Amino acid sequence: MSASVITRLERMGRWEPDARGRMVVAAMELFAERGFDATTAGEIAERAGVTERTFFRHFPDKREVLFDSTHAMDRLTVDAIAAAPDGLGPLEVALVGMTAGAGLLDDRHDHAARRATIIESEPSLRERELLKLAGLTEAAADALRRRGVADPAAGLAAHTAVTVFHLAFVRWVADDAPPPIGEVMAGTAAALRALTAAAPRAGRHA
Amino acid sequence: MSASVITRLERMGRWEPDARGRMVVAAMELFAERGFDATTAGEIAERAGVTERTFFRHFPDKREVLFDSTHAMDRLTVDAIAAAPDGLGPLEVALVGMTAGAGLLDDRHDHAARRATIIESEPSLRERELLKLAGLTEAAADALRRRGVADPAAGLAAHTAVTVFHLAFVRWVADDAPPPIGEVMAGTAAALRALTAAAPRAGRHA
DNA sequence: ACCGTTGATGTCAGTAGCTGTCATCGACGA
DNA sequence: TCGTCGATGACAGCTACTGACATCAACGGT
Repeated sequence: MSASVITRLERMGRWEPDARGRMVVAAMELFAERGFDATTAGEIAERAGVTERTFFRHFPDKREVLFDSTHAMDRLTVDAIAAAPDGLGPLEVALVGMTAGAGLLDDRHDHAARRATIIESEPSLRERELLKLAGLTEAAADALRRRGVADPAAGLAAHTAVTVFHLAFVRWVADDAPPPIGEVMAGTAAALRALTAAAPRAGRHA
Repeated sequence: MSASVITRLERMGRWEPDARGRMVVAAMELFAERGFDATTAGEIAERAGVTERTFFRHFPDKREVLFDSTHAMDRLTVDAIAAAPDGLGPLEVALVGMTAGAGLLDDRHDHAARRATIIESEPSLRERELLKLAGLTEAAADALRRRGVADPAAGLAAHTAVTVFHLAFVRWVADDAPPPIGEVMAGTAAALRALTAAAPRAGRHA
């Protein structure tokens, strides 16, 4: 049942390599075929050629198998915030960082779209996605603080940048022939500036 | 084991009334005493004088017992957005609505603080809280659209207002003698405006 | 050539979250 | 008086997840 083209040559240990990657692929397939709830952890493991116990050694829960790649974006975003040029405001820095992180997606629009479809189908998966975005927000805020940005500006800028990413992502992922996600984010950010600039009518109180 | 002051007079059915409320109270107590993970649904039910099955008839899962009151805030926020005066910008309307909804908390700072402590202690509870905030965001965005606000402004304004509430709430709930949460939100909103207004240096592109 | 350690996995038993199904029985309306 | 309804209890069952222990290729030192 399992295609093992690599059986002798690439083998280093007792088992086929990249069990983790196989589980990620198997999970995406099964979730797409039957839905998240109708797929058991044991079935994912079976298709990947391992046992259920091994699945839970690699992923703390069944949902997490869909979020294995989020760490890369977190890291890239934080690094880009640290490396951003001086002279930018906190929000600009946060947006530069998030745009860099989001750039990872440009190569994988198809995969992102399939993944997004699965996530939207199940509230518990949306929940996990929101937790990941919150983690990203906290990481970005910390990176800003390390640049000397004080609170509440750091938290506010991080939240805003992640919101811009989130809303831009939704539009980008639904587009069949999308521009670079950075462009969508730039447009979203511009709309945000227009929003906050509007209507501070008259005095600044009440 | 169960205090039943009301045994004859208020009884309408076969059982003590307000099983739901008793379960909410029992859950908060047990979570505070032993922690969320160390408390089973059966134990909550037992302290409330019902069976585990009844617990899951009232709450779709164990976490939800802590979020039974969020619906009231959603509703108040949406209503306030609908009732906001004309002539305000989308963000102002969203903030007015969120401020009204958040006002529910002013009476219950103590309870909110205890609840927040529990929620912070468990990632799965933070996760659920984020989902509730996302639901609130969507409800607010819909209310704005019903007022004629177009996208992406509606989504952006709703997200921003909820973010302001969220960050203000964290500060408010940690304060021992807090001002009305609306004041904290106003300060947070002002900081946000300062952030987005800053540094659109020179031209408006790249 | 031998051997102890290490790391990823398999095996198995157990807990707890959650669900479907059917029985019970007070309230309520005809 | 009776039939329906609504909230609950009782019970069986599945799946997510965990702890404990065994296995065995690779690897490094002797």
